Amino acid sequence: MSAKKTPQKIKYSPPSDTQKVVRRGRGTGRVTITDVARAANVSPMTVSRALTSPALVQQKSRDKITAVIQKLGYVPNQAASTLASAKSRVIGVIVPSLTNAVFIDTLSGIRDCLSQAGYHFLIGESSYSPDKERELIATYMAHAPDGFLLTGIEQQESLRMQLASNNIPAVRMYDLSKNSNDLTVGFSQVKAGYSVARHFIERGYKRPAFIAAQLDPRAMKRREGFRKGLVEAGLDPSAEVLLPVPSTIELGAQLLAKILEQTPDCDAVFCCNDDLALGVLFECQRRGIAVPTQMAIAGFNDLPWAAQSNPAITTIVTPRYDIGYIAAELLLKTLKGQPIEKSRIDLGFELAIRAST
Amino acid sequence: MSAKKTPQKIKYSPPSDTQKVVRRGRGTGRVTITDVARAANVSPMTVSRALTSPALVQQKSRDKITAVIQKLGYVPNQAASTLASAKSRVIGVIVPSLTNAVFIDTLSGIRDCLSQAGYHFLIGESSYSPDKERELIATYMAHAPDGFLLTGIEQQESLRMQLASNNIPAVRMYDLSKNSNDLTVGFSQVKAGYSVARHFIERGYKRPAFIAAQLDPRAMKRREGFRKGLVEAGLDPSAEVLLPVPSTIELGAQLLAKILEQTPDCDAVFCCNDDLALGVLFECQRRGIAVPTQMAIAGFNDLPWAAQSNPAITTIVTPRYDIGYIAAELLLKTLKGQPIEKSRIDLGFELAIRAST
DNA sequence: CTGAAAGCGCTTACAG
DNA sequence: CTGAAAGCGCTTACAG
Repeated sequence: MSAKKTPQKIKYSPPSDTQKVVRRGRGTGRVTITDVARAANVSPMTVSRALTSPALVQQKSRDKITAVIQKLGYVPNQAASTLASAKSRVIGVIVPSLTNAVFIDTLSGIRDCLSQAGYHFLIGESSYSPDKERELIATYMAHAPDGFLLTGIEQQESLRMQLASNNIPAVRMYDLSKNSNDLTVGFSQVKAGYSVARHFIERGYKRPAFIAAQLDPRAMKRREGFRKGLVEAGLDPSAEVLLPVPSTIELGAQLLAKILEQTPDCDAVFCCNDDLALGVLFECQRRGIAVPTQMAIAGFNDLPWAAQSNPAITTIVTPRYDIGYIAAELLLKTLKGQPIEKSRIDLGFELAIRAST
Repeated sequence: MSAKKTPQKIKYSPPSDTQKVVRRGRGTGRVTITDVARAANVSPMTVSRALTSPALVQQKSRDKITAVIQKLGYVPNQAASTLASAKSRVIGVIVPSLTNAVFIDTLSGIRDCLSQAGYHFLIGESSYSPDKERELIATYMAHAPDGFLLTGIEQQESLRMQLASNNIPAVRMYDLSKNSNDLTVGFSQVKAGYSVARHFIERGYKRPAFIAAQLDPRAMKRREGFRKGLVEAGLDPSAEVLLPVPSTIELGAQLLAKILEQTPDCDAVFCCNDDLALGVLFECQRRGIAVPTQMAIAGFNDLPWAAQSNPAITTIVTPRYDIGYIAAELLLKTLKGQPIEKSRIDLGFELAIRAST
């Protein structure tokens, strides 16, 4: 035993006026499980049990321990717990963007599910870059996460292997995988795009266009479904503008301009998200293009302004919050070793038909 | 030395086809600093130094260690590091809302500053509740954060004491404190409100109103400044609707309706944020109220739609990203024990005058 | 520039 | 239901 040990304990039998915790020697100077044990006249193990599996501890000891914890203001040291148990209670979460309201809702779902189960999370923004995603995952590995929640199903094989070989489960969100080894929670992006095409066709639009920014895999799947719908109905799917830059309202306005140059007889636009759709609407207003009579507009996600603008914007309602919540739930089940009934959870989507089409 | 130690090492001299790391006994089964040390023929201490203070390690050893780390895929165990050094490299960040784009920008600034310095952060959403904020801080304490970044300066004295007695520095964002012991990075909310009033007055509006949701302390300070400006100019500041509910575009539309009932001769509205302002604009469009001739609209924050709507919305441009970045910088300085020149950093704001006024 | 020893504050794995 | 011993994987504080 080191000589430093003794003075460090002074603070737990203070001359009554010594409130302030003083750091000395190693450690944080915080109250430890040993301090609690001593004050409660039990062993540290019993305190540990009282905290993690109270059922194993006698009622009397438990009460005493609870009181002492309260009195001393004991807060368990997560680092020590993680080190000893090899369980971090941390989940790594990677989303493509934090400035996109879509993923914020998903994070809310994740948080609501995980925090009630005592988990914390490290949130990373990949900026839609697979390399950035891999980097983030590598960094998070240092925190020994118990699991990951990732966006999309396009992660490279090497990443997949890395997670598998470290025994770290991952749930992928916003898409559905055909591989039954993957845990995925989302909806069919292809079908969503297809349903917008069907809607345009039923409404009688003759020359629908597609505009997209970012061009992440999910946007490209929406395009695929949209084109399929148009082709099936004998329409020309060639009207489109795709730009690999971040999506904004302002860009929506610019993309409408490009479409009109490229396809002057365009009478409907499917925007890969609601930011673009609002920008298109604003630009139509500036140009005096009547919506929907001269130009129909459909968006994606049902962000707050879609239902409020004039005219309100037709859009695909996506289960953003639920995707997060249910993906987190699925991950927790996996972590607890509970059986998984379905590795692929399709939450579907809805088409909200509004005045813009 | 335990008997379990030996088999656990098998994986580092595998029969060449054994790629997969197997968990056995305690620990995570991951590569440790000791494994690296052994493979590099140095002590664990030297590996540790090579990682944290490379200057103290001979070039030759450093190169060897770097190569081995690469080869074995070593990732330091944060929990062990935190436990041993009593430094977590974690910063607790509390913002009122994650669904508000304002704070997302601030988080980007924080992330850009902290991640380059090797810090991570725990992000909490207080939902504008002081109690929730205190709870979050208590939870985060278990992770032994090196510091906190908080929103607003209204934290209670007990919280202030708790942080102080644990020697955990905090920087407060989005407002400025008169107390020079507080570290604050923001701007004067009162002055921002005042400048909107001045703008309305200069434009000749006679009956400006104020609408607000959430009613957090910063919104109330904007109101205070706005009223001051009106009163100084001899105008009646009584036209206002304040609702303690979350701010949305839809609510903006409803609040305009209330103001028009309450104050039919109202000719200008200052909205405590741009969500409300967009809702007001949409509602004016629906009611056929011409903006700005019949009704002027001013918002707050300059969110993406403010410059894009028709007409574009006059608003206060706030340094959201910089607030995060500079607050994080200030916190890092404090953590490193560097001298602080200014404990109160006023980043100011701008009034962007657009067509809505 | 390098290393052996001890310790950080928990939990695992026993043993009673 | 409870506890003593050992260990998790790092870093501190020395000593050379």
